[in-house]
This record gives sequence, structure tokens and C-alpha cells, in this order.
Amino acid sequence: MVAATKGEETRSAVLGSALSLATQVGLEGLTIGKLADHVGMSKSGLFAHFSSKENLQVAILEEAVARFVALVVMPALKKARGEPRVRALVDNWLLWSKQEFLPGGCIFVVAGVDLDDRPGPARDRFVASQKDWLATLANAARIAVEEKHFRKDLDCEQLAHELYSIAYGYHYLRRIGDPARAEKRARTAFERILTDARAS
Amino acid sequence: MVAATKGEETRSAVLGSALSLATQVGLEGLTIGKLADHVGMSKSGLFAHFSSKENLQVAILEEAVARFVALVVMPALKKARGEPRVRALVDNWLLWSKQEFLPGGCIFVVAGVDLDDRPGPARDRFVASQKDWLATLANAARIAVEEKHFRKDLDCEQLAHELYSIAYGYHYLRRIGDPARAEKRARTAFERILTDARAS
DNA sequence: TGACTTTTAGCACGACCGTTCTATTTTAGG
DNA sequence: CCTAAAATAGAACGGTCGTGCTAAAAGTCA
Repeated sequence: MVAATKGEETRSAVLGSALSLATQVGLEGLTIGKLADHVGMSKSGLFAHFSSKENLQVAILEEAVARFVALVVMPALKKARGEPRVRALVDNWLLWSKQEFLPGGCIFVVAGVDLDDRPGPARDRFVASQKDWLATLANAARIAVEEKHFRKDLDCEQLAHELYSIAYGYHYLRRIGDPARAEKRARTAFERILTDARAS
Repeated sequence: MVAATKGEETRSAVLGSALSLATQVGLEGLTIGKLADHVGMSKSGLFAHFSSKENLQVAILEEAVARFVALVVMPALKKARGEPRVRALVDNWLLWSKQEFLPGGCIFVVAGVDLDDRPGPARDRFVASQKDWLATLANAARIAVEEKHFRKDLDCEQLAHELYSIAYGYHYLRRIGDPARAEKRARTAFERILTDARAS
């Protein structure tokens, strides 16, 4: 994680700030000038690291994916195969959107909205990341079926779809009403999905 | 619905285009100049109808709420009290996000993201609309409990929360994979939620 | 039809956008 | 330490942003 050169070091620091800022103003609303101010650099000095705004957006997504994998996926892989691992994925996911470096909430929710009708590398990167994540969830469920924690006839993709929806709904509902209550409701929903998957 | 004056007529037409455009570029990404081009007016001529971009955003949300009520809520109120009405709300809701005047998908999903960290009248209007909608859903469920279609101990707010999450998840998932499959999965999820509500 | 109001267009403004170019400073290695 | 390379800053570009101001055009009604 230690940067080899000064350039990589500042680039990494810039990406951290960019990620945080993007959760609040969006990937499209994020501005080179604002970002430069925020990290105390000149616009052109910062720009030189990315060569274009589009590259910056892709880099932000890559940074986000790396952190997501490190904080959500990897720790879960250390848990026992089957339901414990599925539970860990879900638990880590709820923690994820409360990370201090995501002040505006999950970056993927934001990216999903403002890349929606903007074809290009950034959108491609986003879609790929979400497909990966859905596959990871479905695969964890499949393992739980193998381990006989979940019922044999479980539709694992359906389960992934539902978990994904509850998590994304949580992102919105925590802003509309009481965040603590929204989290409780999301957990209740997760629990019902897992119970349903377990039942034979 | 017939406009009294020419001004109201064009204002209404502008709002229609603005609503559609906003689903694609966001409420914040929507630009007076682009919108003016799109409806064939001058920037200042269009601007005169709203006096500020913030007012335009609020007007778009109000237009969206009016259409949502007309297309989703009102028709459902004509259905029988209880589960049929809840089902109608859900069905109309899925139809809603496929309306031709919402090319970028549900405007409320978009609004939720890019008003998230922007306090002001537009955000207030959005939050109010979503609270209203959640209350409408929960209330329809409460009636279904009264009618003994749903079980006595049902948590109606929880049900509203889950329906909301599935619908919002659907918005994202239809872009990531096959839209038809995403809709099928959303319907399956809805069905499971309703079955769970029915069971005693 | 004529007077009056409403609606629209044209133009300009300061600000900021993404990007390029050049010059200067900072870093890294022999 | 000196030098070549890497990193940063400064200034400027054409565009577009939201928003005023003013004048022309279109609509409304006695």
C-alpha cells in the first residue's frame, strides 16, 4: 500500500478525496476545480494525473471497487462457507455505506444514477462492478446450498436480486426518515430473506 | 387540463420536456440552455417562466408528483379495499417507471440521488413526496389488515419499506442485466412479500 | 381596432467548466 | 551534488452555466 513514487502517493490521496466528494455531488457534478481546491492543489497539477475527467471518473470507481472488496468481500471470505459467509457479506455491506469516506452514502448508488444514460468507459466500469457483486452474492448463496444451509431449490440469483434491492432501498430510506429505523427495517428484511432461503 | 392562457400552456409543455430530460441528465445536470434548445425557445424566454433554476426543479417535482398520483395512486383507489388495492399500487408502480415520458427511469430515484446532499426547497419537496408515498403504501396495507386479507400482526410500515426497496432496486437492476428478467425478479419479490403478509 | 398585459427574444455579465501549453519546482538515481 | 525525469503551478482558450436587463412580439379584451 506504500506508494513507490511521490506521484502515486498524491494520486492516491486525490482519489480518496475525489471518492468522498463524488458521493455528495455525484460523479458528473464533481469538478476538477472544486476537487483541486479541496486537496490544495492547482487545477492543472491535479489534472495531469488523470488526463481527462472521464479517466478520473473511472479511477474513482476503481478506487471504490478496491475498497469495497477490501472491506466487504475479503473479510467475508474468511468466514465459514455457507450461510455465515452470506451473513458476513450482508453485514459488511450495511457497514460499508456508513463509512466515513462515503459522506454522501454508497458511491455505487450515486454512480448508477448519473452514469445511467451516459455510455462510456465509466458506465462500463460501473456495470461490470455491479455484475461482479451480484455474482459474488449469488455464488455465496450457491455455496450455502451446497453446505445444506439453504434449501436445494433456492433461486440464488433471485436471492442476490432481493438482497441488492433491500440494500439500495436502505440507501434512500435512511435519508427520508429516521436512519436508525431504516437500518432496522433493512435488517428485518434481510432476515426474512435468509429465513425463506433456509426453510425447506 | 386545458390551459387558460398561452403562458400556462407553454409552461406546462416545457415542464413535460423538463421532466423527461431530467430523468436522463438529473435535476442538477438539467440545464436551462439545453432545455430551451429542446423545446425550441430562447433561454431567457423559458427562464421567465420559472425565475430560477431551483424553482424549475421544484416545478418538475410537482409535475412528477401530479402524474404519479394520476397514474399510480388514483386508479388504485378505484379497486376494492384491501389486497386488491395494494396489488394495484404495486402493478401501477412497475408500469410507472416504464412510462415513455420517463426515458431515464423513475424521476424520484434520480431526484433522491442528486438532491441528497443539497438542502433546499427541491429536496424538501422530494422528501415530502416520498413520505407521502410510503404512508400511502402503509395505509393500503393497514386497510388490507382491516379487511382480513393480511394477518393481524403485520408491520405495515415494514411492508411499505420492503415494497419500496424492491421497486428502487428494480430501477438499478434493469440497467445492469436483462430488463425483462429484472422485472420478473421484482414481481417474484413482490409476490413473496404479499404472501408473507397474507399468511397467518 | 386600439390599448394594455403577457410572453418571448437578444444580448451581456461574471463565474466556472474541461483542457492545453509552458514554465517552474520538486523528486530520484548515479 | 548534479542532472534527467517527474510533478506541479500559472495563465489562457473557447464554451457553457445561471441570471439579469431591455426591447420586440404576441395575446387579451373593452
